Amino acid sequence: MIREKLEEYYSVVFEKDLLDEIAQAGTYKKVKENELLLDIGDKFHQIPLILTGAIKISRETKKGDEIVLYFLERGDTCTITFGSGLNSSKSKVRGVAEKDSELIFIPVEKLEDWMVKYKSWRNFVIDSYDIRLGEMLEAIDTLAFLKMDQRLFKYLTDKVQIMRSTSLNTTHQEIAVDLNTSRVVVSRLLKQLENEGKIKLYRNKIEVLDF
Amino acid sequence: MIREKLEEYYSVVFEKDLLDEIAQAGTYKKVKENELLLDIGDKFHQIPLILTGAIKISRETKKGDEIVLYFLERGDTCTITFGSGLNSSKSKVRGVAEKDSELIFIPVEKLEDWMVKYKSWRNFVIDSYDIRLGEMLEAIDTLAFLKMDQRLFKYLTDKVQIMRSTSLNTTHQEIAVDLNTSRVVVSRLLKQLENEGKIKLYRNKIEVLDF
DNA sequence: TTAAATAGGTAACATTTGTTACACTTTAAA
DNA sequence: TTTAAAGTGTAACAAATGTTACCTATTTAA
Repeated sequence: MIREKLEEYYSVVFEKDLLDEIAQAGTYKKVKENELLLDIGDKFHQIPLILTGAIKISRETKKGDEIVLYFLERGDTCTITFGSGLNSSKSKVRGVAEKDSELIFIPVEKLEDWMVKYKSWRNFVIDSYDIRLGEMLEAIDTLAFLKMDQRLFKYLTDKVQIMRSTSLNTTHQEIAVDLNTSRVVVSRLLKQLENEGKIKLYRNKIEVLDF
Repeated sequence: MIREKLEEYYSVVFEKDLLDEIAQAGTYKKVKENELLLDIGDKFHQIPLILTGAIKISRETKKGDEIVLYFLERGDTCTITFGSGLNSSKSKVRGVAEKDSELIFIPVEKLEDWMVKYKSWRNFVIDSYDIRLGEMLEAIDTLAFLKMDQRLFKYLTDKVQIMRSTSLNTTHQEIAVDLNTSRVVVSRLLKQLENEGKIKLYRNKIEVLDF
């Protein structure tokens, strides 16, 4: 069953032998919306490959301040640390299912083996890091250069892409947490976006019109 | 000569055979303070290993807004993209020598070879990515959670570490560019830090007292 | 079915950050 | 040596963001 799922989503990425090994060593798992996959400080013994769904990656300080970094989708891998040698292999980010998702978990011991054996795995690992770094840079740009109204609109349009729907079921409070601001500020700016004709507001729901 | 330098700085990190290969394939280079090593959008055919000195890594938008991400030191590698396969291998960041530095440049073709051949190289690459991601996360935390006065003080203390000196030769204008704010704001907050007894201000110079 | 909790709207105000303007001093260039 | 440029200090004001308070509507739980 894992083998079929892998065939469906990763046959372009990995060579046949590697697909077999992943199917053999990996564990298939379904997770529900809002399920916590990985918290900050957790040691992970397995790394996830995403088959379907979406994972929200966020960062939190000891004080409880929080901010969303980016979303992961099919073809992405969730971890940010493969933890070779020196590394403590503790997660520096949190991953929560943004919608119901399917994953395959791979034991970390395999990662190093496959690096030697499979060129496609080496590429996948390096590409994953590069993509992750790119997303972090985008997060940095957003924080450093955008005003809150632009950050808010970017958040909404990003979420439309990830959720594959222009209708987002979310509250102002949730958005405020994700952007590390206050509910009042979010409500204010959302109303402004609505007046500009970019979105339409409902209770527990936002329609994104212009994206 | 390269071999000796490598021996001095990297003998703990790399196995002997790999040191030989690096010495053989690499090019030694000295760069002066403020020299541009790598600009955004540049394709790079070589990646640098830092022997001595410090490199300032920053990000700039098309509009010219700029922000410093972190500093690199001995033992670090400067690149953020090894560019395997799909990747365009164009730099997403800028690297400028923060002081006179010594580097060894390695042709990118070797990176993949050594990934297969040397465990210490695999560890180095993965560790480099992890460290880079860690630094990006720190940059994100700084931007997301700190006020400008705290960001400014962090910038100063970070720079004290990197420069190995509590006396920084810099202008308010330079700092303003690095933090993507205005000179007036920097002057205001620096004066405030001086009044709190944390720093002492001179023309073209800042003494950091409390770090 | 009533009470409590959640979601959202908005005003008033505080704080932080950004902008403009101008003064003064020091350094570099003509 | 005079002039110009660069570096810094500071006031006054503008804009963006954060906070408190209170209102209404809707949903959930007792």
